[in-house]
Amino acid sequence: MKSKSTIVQVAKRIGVAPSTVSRAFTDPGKLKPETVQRVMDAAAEIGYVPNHHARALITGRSGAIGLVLPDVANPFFPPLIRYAQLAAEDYGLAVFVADTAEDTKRELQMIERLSPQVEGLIIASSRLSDRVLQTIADRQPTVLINRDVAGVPRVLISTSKALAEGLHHLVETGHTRIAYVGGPARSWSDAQRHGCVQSTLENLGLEPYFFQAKSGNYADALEVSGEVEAAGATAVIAFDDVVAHGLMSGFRAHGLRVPEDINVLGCDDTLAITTHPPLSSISLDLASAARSAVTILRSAGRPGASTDQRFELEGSLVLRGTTN
Amino acid sequence: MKSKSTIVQVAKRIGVAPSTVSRAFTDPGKLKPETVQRVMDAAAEIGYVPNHHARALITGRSGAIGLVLPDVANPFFPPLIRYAQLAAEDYGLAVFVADTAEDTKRELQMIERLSPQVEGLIIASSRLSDRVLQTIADRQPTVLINRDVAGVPRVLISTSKALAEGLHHLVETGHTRIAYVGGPARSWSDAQRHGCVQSTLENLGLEPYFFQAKSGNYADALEVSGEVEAAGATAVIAFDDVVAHGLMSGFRAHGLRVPEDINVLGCDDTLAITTHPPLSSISLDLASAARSAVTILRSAGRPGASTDQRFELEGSLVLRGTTN
DNA sequence: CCTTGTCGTGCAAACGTTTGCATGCGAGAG
DNA sequence: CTCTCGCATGCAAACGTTTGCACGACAAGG
Repeated sequence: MKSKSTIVQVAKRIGVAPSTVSRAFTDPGKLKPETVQRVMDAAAEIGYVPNHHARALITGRSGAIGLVLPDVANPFFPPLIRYAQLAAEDYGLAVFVADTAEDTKRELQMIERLSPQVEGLIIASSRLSDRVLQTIADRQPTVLINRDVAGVPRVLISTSKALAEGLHHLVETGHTRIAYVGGPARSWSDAQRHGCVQSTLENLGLEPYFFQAKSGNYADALEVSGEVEAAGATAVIAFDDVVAHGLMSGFRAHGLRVPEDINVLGCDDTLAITTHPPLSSISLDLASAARSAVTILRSAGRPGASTDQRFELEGSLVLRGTTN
Repeated sequence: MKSKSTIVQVAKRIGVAPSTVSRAFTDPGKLKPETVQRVMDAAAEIGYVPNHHARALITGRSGAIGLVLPDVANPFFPPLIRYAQLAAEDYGLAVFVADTAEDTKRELQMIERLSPQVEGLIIASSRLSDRVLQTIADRQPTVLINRDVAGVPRVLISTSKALAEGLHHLVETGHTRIAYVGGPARSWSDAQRHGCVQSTLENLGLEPYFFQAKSGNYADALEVSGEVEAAGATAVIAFDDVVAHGLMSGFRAHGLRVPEDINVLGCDDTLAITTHPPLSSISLDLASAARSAVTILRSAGRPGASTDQRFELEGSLVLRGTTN
C-alpha cells in the first residue's frame, strides 16, 4: 500500500549526497538551481515525499498545532476551526481538533494527549483554572481564546462596546425592564457580557434582571424563557445566539410576539439570519481572531517573545428584526 | 519552555538500559512488575513523556488520522467530528480536521498535505472523482463516508427506507404534488435521495417535482422556495435540514403556513427541534457511522484486510410539527 | 550434575532526516 | 603564479525511539 521512498534513494538516483537532496527541499537557495531541478525531477519520478516524523525528530517542529474547544457543535466554533486552519496552512501547519464536551477533566486529558505531538495549543473558552492554564502555557506555546489569564498570550473577542451600544438603543426605544440571560458559568465571555450589562444599565439608572441558561444550549434557554417572561422584561440580551434562539421559541410558545411584545438581542451572530424574525445580534470577526491566535502561537516560544500578549477584538452591533 | 527529557535519562536514573524503559511503556508485560514501577516513578519524577516522532519514525504509525470534510459549518459535520474523535481516542489516535470549503482542488491539496502525517484518512462527502479517490485509497488506508466507490472501504448513511416511509406517509395524508429540493450536485447523498423520491413516487403513480439548491445552504434554499410554491406542491422533501429550514423561511415570507399549506420533511435531523414548528426529519446514527469508519480504518492496510468493505446504515423517520 | 527452557534485561542497529564542518573548485586580487 | 575567498556539495553525527538477538540466571526435568 504505502510506497516508501527515502531521501537516499533520490540521492543515489542522480548521484548526489543525501544532504543535497535534503537541502533542495528545505533551503534551495544554497544549491545550484540546476541541481535543485534535478533533485525535484528525481523525487517526482520515484514519488518521494519527505517523512514528517524524521524531520520532526531532528528539528523539533511537528508541523501541527492543536485546537481545543468545548463543543464542536456549538455554532460559534466551526467558523473558528475553519479560519484557524486557514491561518495555520499559511505556516505549513495542520491542525488537530479536540472536543472536550465541556468537561474539565476531559479538557486536561486532551491537552496532555495532544501536547507531545504539537508545536502549540490554541485553547478556546477553557473551563480550566487560571493556575492550570499557566502551567500548561509554561510547558509549550499556548494561546487562549476568550479567556483572560495574565501571563499567557490570549485573544479576547470582546462585545462590550457593541453591547453597550445595543443597550443604549433599547433604552432609547423605550425599554426599561431589560434582562440578561447568561451562559456557561466559568466562561469569560459570559462574565464579560454580564458585567457589561450590569454597569451600562446602572449608569443609565436602570436595574438589570439576570437569568442563566446553565449549559448555554437551546433546551436550557427554552426553559428559562418562562422566568424572563414572568419578570416582565420587555427586552432581553442573550449570552449567545443559540440562547437567543431558545428564548424566542419559548416566547412564541407562550404567545409572545418578537419584537412587538419583547425584544431580543443575541450575541456572536452565528445563526442570526436563520431565525424568524432575523435575530439582532453582535457580529464577531472570527477570522481575525483565529489569525491572530495562530500568529501569536507562531511567535511564542521564540527568542524575545513576550509572554503577556493580549489581543482584544471588538464585535459590532447588527440590528435586524428582533429589536425595534 | 519545553523541557526535554529522554528515555536514556530515565534509564540512567535507575540504572537500566534504555530499551527497558522503552518496554516499560510499550510492552510492560515483558518486564518484572517491580521494574515497570521503578521506571514509571523515575519517568514521573523528571517529567518524561515519550517523543511521538521518534516513535513514529521507527514504527511507522503516527498516532493520528485525518478527517476531511467539505464544510465544518454545516451542522451535519460537527457531530461527526465529535464521534470520530471519540472513537479515535479509543485507539490512541488524535484527529486532524481539514475543511475543504467544498472546493475540489483544495480537497485534493489537503489530502496530500495530510497524507504523510497520518495513519489513515476518513473522507466525508468527497467531491473528488472515483478515479482520484481510488488512487488515494491505494496510497494509504482510507475510508469514505457517504461516497460509494467500489473497491474502497466506505460507510454510507442511507435514508432510502426512512424516506420511502415518509413519502408513503405524505401520500396517505392526501398529498399528491410532492417536491424534492436537492443539494450539492456531486453528492452521493443527494443522488441517493433524489433517486429514492423518484422511484418511490413513480411506484405510487405520482409525478415528482424536482428542484435544486445549488450549494445546499440556507440562502440557496430560501431562493428556491418561490419555485416550489409556484409549482403548486403541497409537500416538499428537502435534501437536508438546512435546506428545509431555508424553504420554511421562504414559505413563511410568502404567507404560506407550515404544515397547513405545505408540508416539509427534512433530512439528517441536525436542527430539527430548533425550527418552528419543529421540523419533521430523518434521524441519522452518526455515532455508529463515525465509529465504523474509524474501526474500518484501523483494520485497513492490515494483513487480510478486505479492500471492498461497504457499511450501510439506515436513518429513521421522525415526524414532528411540519407534516400532518 | 548436566541439559533444556523460560524469563528478564542489555546491546546495538535501525528509522529518515537535518546540519555543522570539511573539502574541492574556480575566480579575483596581489 | 600564488593566495585567499566564496560557493556548491559531501561527510558524518546527531535526533529519541523500537526491536531482533544475545546473554546470564535460575528452575525444572532427566
